[in-house]
Amino acid sequence: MLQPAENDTSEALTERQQAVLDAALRLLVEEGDNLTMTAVARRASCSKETLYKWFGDRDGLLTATVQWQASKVRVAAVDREKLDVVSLTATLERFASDWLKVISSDTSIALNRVAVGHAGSGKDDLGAVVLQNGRFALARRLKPVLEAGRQAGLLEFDDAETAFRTFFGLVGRDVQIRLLLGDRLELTEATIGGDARRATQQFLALFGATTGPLAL
Amino acid sequence: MLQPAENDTSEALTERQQAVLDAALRLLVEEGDNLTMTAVARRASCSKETLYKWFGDRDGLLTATVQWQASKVRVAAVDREKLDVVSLTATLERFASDWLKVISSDTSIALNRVAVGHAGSGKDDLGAVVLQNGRFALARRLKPVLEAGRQAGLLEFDDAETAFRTFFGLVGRDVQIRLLLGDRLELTEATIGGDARRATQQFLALFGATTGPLAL
DNA sequence: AAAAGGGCGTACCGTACGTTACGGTTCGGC
DNA sequence: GCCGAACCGTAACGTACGGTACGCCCTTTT
Repeated sequence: MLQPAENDTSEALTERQQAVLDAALRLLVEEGDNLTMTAVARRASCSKETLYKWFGDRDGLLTATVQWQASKVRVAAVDREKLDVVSLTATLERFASDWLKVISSDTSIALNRVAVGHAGSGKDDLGAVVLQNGRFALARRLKPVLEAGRQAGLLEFDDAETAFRTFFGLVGRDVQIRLLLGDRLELTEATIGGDARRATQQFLALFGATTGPLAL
Repeated sequence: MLQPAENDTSEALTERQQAVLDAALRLLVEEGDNLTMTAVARRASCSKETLYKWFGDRDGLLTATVQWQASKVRVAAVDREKLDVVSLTATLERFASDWLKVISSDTSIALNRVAVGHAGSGKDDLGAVVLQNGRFALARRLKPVLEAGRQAGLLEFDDAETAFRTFFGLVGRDVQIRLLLGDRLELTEATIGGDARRATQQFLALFGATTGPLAL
């Protein structure tokens, strides 16, 4: 469940099918898990029969939808940088900021909501999918950066996983759970930027290699 | 939504009613949001009619259940301590450890799952209730400690809220979201203890007042 | 002891929704 | 121009479940 499969979910998805999934996705954001097959069909201007032929059943449609969204988010990996302390800082800030933007987006919230809801009754693997394309994808992309930072003598840690999880915590804090639970919590561009900077500085303060105390 | 109401939800709950809610709670843990009124009635050995008379409707039963659980968790506030660095550390570790135990418990996971699920379609306020008795209750109990630590010159921060949120992030990291999304993730007593210690040390490293670097 | 109320068990009703079936339409290939 | 495939729109089916009604028991009250 950890390292598997760059799931190339976009396997054989016709234009039309993608359009349908987009419609489903929009509806999912608006209606949450209450969306009905009829509603999706109407919104996508397709017949229910087609939905069932393509996606099997409701759960199939849902997982296809979340995988479709996941496939759209796949971000370019960070290119090998020169790796001084300033570029490392910039990279971390960028990660933090991007991540905050993602988890505070309407679609992410909606997707996580249904995934969490379904996670209890093991009918589908929505939870695993979201986890895979969320938290674990982030780790996969960030760890190389951390390792490189350590190689370059800029960072100090024993376990990249632990370091990553600390960074994750410093960035996300209570944001995601609050949003998922319906707390209004406006993250403006500015707030996100500030939080990203703060998290990065805190992370460097904890894991930076003997670089004199950075001003918080 | 922030400071309101020590919700004395236990207002007029007969023994029998509490027993019914306990049954509902157990069922909620097992079945998630799929629980049916019939199932609750059977499990509690009561009639559906009674359920409806007591709790109005399904949502009423659900909110009553989560409030009932919340009322059980209400922990004793920390007693004014002597406030040296070691007692502060101990207190923080205790908070961290307790919190990790809570969020990794079956009932907390189940409750958060339904609350998150319902948070989208604003029929009830499960999300608010959970938030209030989870994240916000923790803040209310921890902030005084932080403030006291600052008064005593042990901690340094501008905003208690910000400091708290950082602590929250350092303790929780990715644990809650992973559990909610169905990730197996066993938190043994030992792991929790270690995490609590690590989080506390990191927090002190970030907010401790000029106390020479604590060994991480 | 009769009456009344609280509560259990069960049967019942209405509806929403997942799933299927069907007739009509468009479109590419012959 | 004809055939079949794919697909749209909609009607129809089956079921699960929220909510209600009713009969019976048991306990308490007078």
